[in-house]
Amino acid sequence: MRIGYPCINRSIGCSANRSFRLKSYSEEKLIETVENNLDCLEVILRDNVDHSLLFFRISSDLVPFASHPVNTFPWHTHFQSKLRQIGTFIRENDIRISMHPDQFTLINSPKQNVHQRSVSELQYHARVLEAMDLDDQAKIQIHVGGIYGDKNRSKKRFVKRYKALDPFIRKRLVIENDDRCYHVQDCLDLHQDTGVPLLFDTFHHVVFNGGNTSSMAGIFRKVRKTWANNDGVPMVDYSSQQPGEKPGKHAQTIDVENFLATVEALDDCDVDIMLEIKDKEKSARKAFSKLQTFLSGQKF
DNA sequence: GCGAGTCAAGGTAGG
DNA sequence: CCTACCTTGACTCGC
Repeated sequence: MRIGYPCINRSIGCSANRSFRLKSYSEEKLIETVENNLDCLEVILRDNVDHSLLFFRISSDLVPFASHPVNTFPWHTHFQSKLRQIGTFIRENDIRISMHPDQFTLINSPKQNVHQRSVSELQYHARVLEAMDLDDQAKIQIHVGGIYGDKNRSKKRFVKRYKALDPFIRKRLVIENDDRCYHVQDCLDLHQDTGVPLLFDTFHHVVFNGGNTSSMAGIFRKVRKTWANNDGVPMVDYSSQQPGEKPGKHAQTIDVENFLATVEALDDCDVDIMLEIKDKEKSARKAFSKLQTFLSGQKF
């Protein structure tokens, strides 16, 4: 089981998701920013390895405006050797990688231009992982999309759009249950029709489950089967409720008891867990250490 | 140097 | 048809 956190490390003062305003776009600025982001990505990954954190989500800002028409720079060839070097480090240390395009990536949108831009965005993400020479276990996670007034039609449109994707994208794509539109059962339905693996978000599931009252263990037994051998062990996103805030608000720092209870509920299945907790690597390090104690205690 | 406003992109809910 | 809200960090500008 690997433990990880998304995109940002708050303690080493190096950021792999620097960007800039579209208005101030220039090729020089792009090159300088990507150089910084790649250097920092490597620094962060080394720091993670030093702390036994072997799961990491690479920021979508790695290459700013990568799928925007303003950016015609051939970044994946220009930075080829650096990208490959980072990929080698990732493979040598057995690090699991994910990426998560943001809310604007909606392959089931009825609007042709939204759909088209989403595919370009997915292509960018797939290219990054490909340039690092990572295998199919490096995943790109998205939500199913909008409902557009008719959930069944929108699910059907997802299936159709998924099947039309380039295999180069499809082999890495996984869908994540969200906290307001598409719950785990919806995602399992879509898996039936497409074979797409389901990335289980435990916190989204607590917030929005469509009235599904089965235990987390029962649900996860179904979820894990959506991951084929070449997909690697299932990825799971974990968070907990920030006390005193609106339901669905991610915690500022880890709730260790809740974390261990969730791990237990996943029913001993080997998974890679990403902590979507605000203080990032701080909680991830704590999770790793508590988990070591917890697991060694369980064996006796 | 600091605080406030703003940022490529979409969607849902409520009126 | 319209507006408010979702949600996040950091860029950018005005003071």
